[in-house]
Amino acid sequence: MTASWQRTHTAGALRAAHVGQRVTLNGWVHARRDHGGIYFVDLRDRYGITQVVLSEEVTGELRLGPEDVLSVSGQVVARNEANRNAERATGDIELVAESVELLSSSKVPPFEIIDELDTAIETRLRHRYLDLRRMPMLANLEHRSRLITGLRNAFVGQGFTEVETPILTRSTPEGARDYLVPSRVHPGEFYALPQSPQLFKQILMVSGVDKYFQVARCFRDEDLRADRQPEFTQLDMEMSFVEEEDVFAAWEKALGEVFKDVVGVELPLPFPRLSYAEAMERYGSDKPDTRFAMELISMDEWAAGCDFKVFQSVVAGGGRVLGLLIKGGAELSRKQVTALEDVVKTYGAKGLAWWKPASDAQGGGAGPLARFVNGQADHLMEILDAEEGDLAVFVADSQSVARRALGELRVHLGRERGLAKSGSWNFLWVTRFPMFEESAEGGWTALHHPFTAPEDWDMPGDPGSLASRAYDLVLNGWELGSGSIRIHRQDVQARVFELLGIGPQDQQAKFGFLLEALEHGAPPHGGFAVGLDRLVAMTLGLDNIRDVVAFPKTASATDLMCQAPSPVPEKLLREVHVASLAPSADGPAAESAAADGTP
RNA sequence: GGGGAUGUAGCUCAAUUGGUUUAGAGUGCCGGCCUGUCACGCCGGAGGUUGCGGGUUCAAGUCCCGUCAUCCUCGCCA
Repeated sequence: MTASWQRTHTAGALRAAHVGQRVTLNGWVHARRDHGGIYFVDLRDRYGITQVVLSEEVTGELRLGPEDVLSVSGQVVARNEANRNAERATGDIELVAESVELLSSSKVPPFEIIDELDTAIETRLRHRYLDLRRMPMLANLEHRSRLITGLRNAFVGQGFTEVETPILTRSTPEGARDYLVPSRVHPGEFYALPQSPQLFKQILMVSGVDKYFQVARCFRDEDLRADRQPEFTQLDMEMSFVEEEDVFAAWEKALGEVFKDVVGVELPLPFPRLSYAEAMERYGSDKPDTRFAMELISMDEWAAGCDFKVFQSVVAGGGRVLGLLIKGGAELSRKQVTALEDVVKTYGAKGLAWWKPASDAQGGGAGPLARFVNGQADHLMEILDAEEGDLAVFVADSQSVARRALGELRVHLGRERGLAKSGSWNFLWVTRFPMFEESAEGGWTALHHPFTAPEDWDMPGDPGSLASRAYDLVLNGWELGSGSIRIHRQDVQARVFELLGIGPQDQQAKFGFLLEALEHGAPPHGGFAVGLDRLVAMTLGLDNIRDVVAFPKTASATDLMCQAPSPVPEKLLREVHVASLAPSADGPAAESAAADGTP
């Protein structure tokens, strides 16, 4: 049986065609307009807003407040020409109420449930249920659902099988800090929440699943950013008997379909490929925003022989002098240039040299570098492809600092000067990442992870110059995902562990289960994972993934709505054999008291 | 762990150089009036630990120190 209050239509459904029908709508009181003898209520639900007309006979003693939940029954009536609301989809009609039932009353909300809200994020998060009730937020959630469904269908359509992997798993070394879960049954032992399903999906390949995917929640106990939450969602996949191009093709097909169906954009396929080495040299970044040019310019050759001692010595010392040409940048004030210098200093550069170019005939330009130009202005302008009215900026430092600093400055300028075309979707595969990077302790660490295949199975020469078969997918300067072809050969895996300084015992202790699996007939395999929060945010034009996560955490990893994390009763800690080292609510004395063994 | 920004009414903000009253405005809320509004209008009203704790001063929303929270960010994030 249908309850008397149950809706026949949603608040966004009624049109002129419904005129004359008796309907029931359910929803929230969005706005009230009391005109004495006539009373208007805008009734809102996820689908839209419908104007309800109430008379005193219908409302009686009922006083309606904002966000009260109503069921309204009555007749759909056409509005006359003067009373139509062209702004609203339901604006041609209104519901003349014959009965109203208050299903639930609401306290006055701490902020209005409107589309354009400028309330502090803190307040929105504290009352997230109200924030999410706003149309744009509901639309974000819906978009997210449609996009994930689209990807699911796309991978299923390509013969992939969705498999769930454990949330309670074991801690693995390297990578991000793990979230730990103490074991009640095994005193002193802990589960870890997965940073990704990496090892499980490789084992699924050994199992013969052949094509796996999963919408996987991942957990990393690291500090947050606008594009980083401690728990996030990946579309994770892995394939057997494949090489890079097979993985790329699977994703290009899936993303092509989803962008067409959900975003309404026809992506040009295939996506361009760019090697890591080229990305770093041209853009100073492994996730270049290729919506605009302004590439880094190598000044090494000129700098080595120039009169500016700082440049000379950096090049002589094995560093780089890199430049960036800001078209029309000569208009920038000294203050604005200083602001650019602050940007590069953030990333470790010591300073930003600059030059406003002019030909030798015109006096050789201006700026602190001008006095070192000495009749080479024409030559420099050629290297820089500069003309009068431009601004050239330079960083001289180690290659990594110079690249990073100017790479970030490039992105900064791209944003500030509006160089990136909005509405363009520059997907890019960045390939051939280095196999290893030098660790702080002087050894090697895996740049991707230790199961990434080297480009050459024999791994000749210097570990630092080895290329791997790891790749990233970049969209408009955001790293959307990464993956690799994995090592399926035991001898190669052993060699990689050796280079990483992980001895046989450690290998067994930490990854024994994977290594054993790899010894039982592992197919060549590789895979990829895309950060869905970022993808959803980007396709909505948002620069913070908070707005596409229903219940996000703050920068200090707290949930302002449910107040997580929280202390737990001593009893619960005892059950899982855990004692806290944190100063207790009783004050810091408690810690030393506990250490003393006194109660 | 470091840097920067912010914190005043439910919400968004103002309050000059430390000194004009009872810390204001808009909006929301409450009450009254109004039969065609849809950002309704008009009249009236309630609403404040200036994040918190110290300090300087005759006097602190304003200056100093500490602390907390939120945002951005460096480090971190295989």
